[in-house]
Amino acid sequence: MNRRSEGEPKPARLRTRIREATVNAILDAAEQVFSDAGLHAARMGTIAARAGVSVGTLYNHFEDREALLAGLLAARRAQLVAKLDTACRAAARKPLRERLRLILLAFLAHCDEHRPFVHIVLQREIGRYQQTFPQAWAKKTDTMRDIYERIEREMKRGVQDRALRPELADLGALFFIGMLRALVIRDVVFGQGRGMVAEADRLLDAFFAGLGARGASA
Amino acid sequence: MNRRSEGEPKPARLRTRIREATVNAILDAAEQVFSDAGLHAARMGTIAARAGVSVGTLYNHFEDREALLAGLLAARRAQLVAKLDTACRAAARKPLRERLRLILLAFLAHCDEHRPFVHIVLQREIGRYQQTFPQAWAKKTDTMRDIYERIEREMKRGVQDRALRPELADLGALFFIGMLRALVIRDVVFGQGRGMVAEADRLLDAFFAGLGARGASA
Amino acid sequence: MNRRSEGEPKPARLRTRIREATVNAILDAAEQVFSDAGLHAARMGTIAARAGVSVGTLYNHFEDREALLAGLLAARRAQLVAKLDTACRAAARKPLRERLRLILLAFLAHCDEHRPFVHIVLQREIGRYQQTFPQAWAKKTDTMRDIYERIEREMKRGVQDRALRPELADLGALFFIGMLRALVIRDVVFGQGRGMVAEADRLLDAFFAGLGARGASA
Amino acid sequence: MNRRSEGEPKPARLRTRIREATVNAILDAAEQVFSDAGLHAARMGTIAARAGVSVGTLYNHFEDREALLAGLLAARRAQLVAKLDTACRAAARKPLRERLRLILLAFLAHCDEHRPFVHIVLQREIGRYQQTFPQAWAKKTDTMRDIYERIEREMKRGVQDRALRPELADLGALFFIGMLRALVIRDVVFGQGRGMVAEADRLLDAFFAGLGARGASA
DNA sequence: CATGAATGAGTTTTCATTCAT
DNA sequence: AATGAATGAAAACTCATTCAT
Repeated sequence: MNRRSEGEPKPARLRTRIREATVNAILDAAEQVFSDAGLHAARMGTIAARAGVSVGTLYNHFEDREALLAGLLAARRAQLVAKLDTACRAAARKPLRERLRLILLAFLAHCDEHRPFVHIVLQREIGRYQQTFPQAWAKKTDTMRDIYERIEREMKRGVQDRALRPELADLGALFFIGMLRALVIRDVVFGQGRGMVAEADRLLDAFFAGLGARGASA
Repeated sequence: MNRRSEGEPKPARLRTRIREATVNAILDAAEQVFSDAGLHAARMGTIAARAGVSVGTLYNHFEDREALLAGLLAARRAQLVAKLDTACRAAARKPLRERLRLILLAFLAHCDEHRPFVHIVLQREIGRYQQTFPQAWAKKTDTMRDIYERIEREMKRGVQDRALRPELADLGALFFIGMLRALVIRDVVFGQGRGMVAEADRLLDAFFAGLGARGASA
Repeated sequence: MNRRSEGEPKPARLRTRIREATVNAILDAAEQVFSDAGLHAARMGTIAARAGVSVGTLYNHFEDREALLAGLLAARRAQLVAKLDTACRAAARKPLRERLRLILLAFLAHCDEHRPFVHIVLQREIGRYQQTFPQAWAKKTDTMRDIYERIEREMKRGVQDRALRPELADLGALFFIGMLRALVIRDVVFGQGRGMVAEADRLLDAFFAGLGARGASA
Repeated sequence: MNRRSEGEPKPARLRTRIREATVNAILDAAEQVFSDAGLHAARMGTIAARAGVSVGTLYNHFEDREALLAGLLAARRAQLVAKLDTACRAAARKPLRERLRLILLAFLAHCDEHRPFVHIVLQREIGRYQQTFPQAWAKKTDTMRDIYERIEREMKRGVQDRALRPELADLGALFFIGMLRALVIRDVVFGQGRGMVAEADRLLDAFFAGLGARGASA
């Protein structure tokens, strides 16, 4: 049926496919282990075992432990960034609240699918990687920064659109992400509160209108 | 030969005072080192050196590394909890916003004084200590939990007082702490935005009234 | 089915030639890498890369790393020994000094062409291969031994010819090679003193007449 | 008898003495193992075992493997250099041959006592340490260089004293050391020819007067 | 035969903890 | 109690060798 008459690109492609499969197995294992054991406690041996390969194979594909983590984050981050940018484009002409809503939903959907990845990202945000190599870190592709920048951009447009109170505008992205992170931590770290997506609208409501009762002290 | 009849309590007290001085030096050193180097990278030898004692002395006062960290957190937490409870009592009869404001100020003041301690607390919040021993952790004294519980208590009273929108009330403490943490992380981890205390009223404003412009889409 | 009756020897020869070309490429690469990186630090992967083949190919032609090194030394040694023996035969009926001169020139010429090989030989002379397997080493083809034996043979004839002082005769080969090695090390290891061939006559002069001034203390 | 009335310097001195004993045990073990197993094959674990300590202790006293080797060479070299300089001073006003004789005897005596050390030095002379870091090596204290410089200095004085043939003078130190090394290698590496000291005068004779018979072809 | 990814034993190094002084 | 050298289990990483394609 399949005679492979022209040329012999098969073996090369086969090798490539096997190679990619191995890399993916390693990344999946690394994601689980880095999340479960923590950024520092994760052992190369554990990752290899979970991926079903030997330690040597890890080093055939990644320079060292650091490079494995970086490779993992880069791969997962690319997926997230793509989703976020799709959401941003789709929302381009809508009002701020709608724009934030779409970004929010894109992010929360990603969190639901990739809890371990989000957990790793949260650990890195506060961990010691930053202070140790501040300059390297500043340039390093950082997932939290990706998100922050996209939110911040929308907030700035929101100020122009007069959708935000100008006197608090500089805190907009900070508080929005703070509230978002609270939701995520509750879900990812503590495992409670299933269904972050359901909370998206309540978050937006709280962000725009506040939690104070209408006729109250505020 | 050496009767020391009525002078006896003296040396005992002196001993005690020396002992306490040593423990304090160790705790101060541990606070700096755990914060600077990170929860995992902090070395017992570094702590001993910074405290001006030998490693052996560390083990004379604390069972092991874990116990030193626990002791450090317990000591600092006690100070914080005392301040928070004082603030709560002082605010007992005031409206929600005022109560939150006093707690907030107490907490931010503590942050200003004990940045390293807060940094450690933030690291632990997401780190792997929890999952490793979930049941032990549930009971373990946890600073974030202390704060959360106090805020949550005020929020519940706020619902009764009709100071909060009931449909978002369950998210009150979560979002309040999320916004607070955003401020703290910006300050402690990134070192920018000096003067968290100054932001307290803007946080309250954002929390109660939201960041949406008055006549806007919201 | 496929008779190839009289064409048979052709492909076999072609195969042989390709095979030899591959082996030569491997040996050349091995010579460079063993010399540049050192006997222990030389990596199979580096050799394969420099030879333009894969590691697997190395193992198709040599049992293991040790066998590759042995094969390399055997091949290069054979060339050297052939030259030395040619020189010995050509010099057979000449006086000692002339005989040594021809051997010397043959050796130095080889050094100029195969510096990396000589470097490897020098490393092995002092390295630990000997003590590790003393009996295996004694039988093992050893280049230094080849040279020593040929020099020693000439020295013995020199004693019979009364060309050497009998009371120092037993040290003749040892000192001759010692002086030669000093020249070679300066050249091969330190890269200075280009043109060992030019030094041949001065070496012979020093060896036979000594470096002491004529009327001096000696 | 020994009441130790004034002060308490004892414990400090005791610690210091134990510390030194440990370092010496480590250096002795390292000397044997580096010599027996070779510069590259020597294992930290083997050294620790031979010294009767744990691997960790090795690292309490030396930064890493490289530093241990450097420390060993520095310690042993200091002893040798002291002996050589004593010999040089003692010989200062004597003729060249006598000066060389004293240096030679000092060196050969050291070789007899510290065969493993000399073996290590010989390995390093040709090994890959030089090419890898040529500039670092040039400055690095190198035992061969120490010896070479002292011999070279005497040879230069020998030229002024007209004790050496001027046309070969530039090769004096080189050939002298070449002959010396031949003796040493025979003794240290091959274990034959006990008693290098006995050969000192024959070496000098060969060096100054050559090995050629008086009325012969030379 | 050539290929090159997978293997895993073996090596260096770290660091919390112990304990004799 | 304080000291600080000794300990050794544990981790990252290397690289000669194998073998399915």
